[in-house]
Amino acid sequence: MIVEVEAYGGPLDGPWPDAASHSFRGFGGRNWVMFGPAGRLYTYRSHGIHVCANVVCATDGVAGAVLLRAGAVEAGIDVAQARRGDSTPPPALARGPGNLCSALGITMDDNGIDLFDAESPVRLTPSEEHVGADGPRVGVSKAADRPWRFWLAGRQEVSLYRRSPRAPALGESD
DNA sequence: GGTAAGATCAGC
DNA sequence: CTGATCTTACCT
Repeated sequence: MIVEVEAYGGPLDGPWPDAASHSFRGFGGRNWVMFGPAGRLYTYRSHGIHVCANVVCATDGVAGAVLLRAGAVEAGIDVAQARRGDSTPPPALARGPGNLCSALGITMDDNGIDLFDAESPVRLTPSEEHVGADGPRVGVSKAADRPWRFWLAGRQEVSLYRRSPRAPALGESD
């Protein structure tokens, strides 16, 4: 169950201008999925090491996505631990976007798949859980104060907030 | 064609 | 605080 997400917009001329988004500078090499139809998985490699996953959200032709930042593993704890390390405590298995992909076995090969197709190796099902809290996004140096991170309050699986050291002082970022 | 920064994480 | 080390953007 996803317990923490972050919203990312698109270019200046779109509905959600967002300098922190991969799609801010327009359609390109890695971000093409973000411009496609909603419900697809957009994966990217972070710092050369980790894979992070987004759910594409806007209509076809408009860039917008939600980064999956943390989840609670409700089934297959043993499988997730085999991927992350057997001594990893369950709440930490999918805490953080890189760890979440590791625990779920999401790789760059999954980029662009349809999350609502029963045939897909990764799928998403809506839940009744409501958003509990919001705040600024983790690690972004642009638009660092924009409260576009959402999580379920009180859940142990939610990652810790870290402001980017490269972000301007509080209040000086758009 | 070079270089630096980045939607990260684990280990000192 | 640092290193790991891929991808792109933004220079020259």
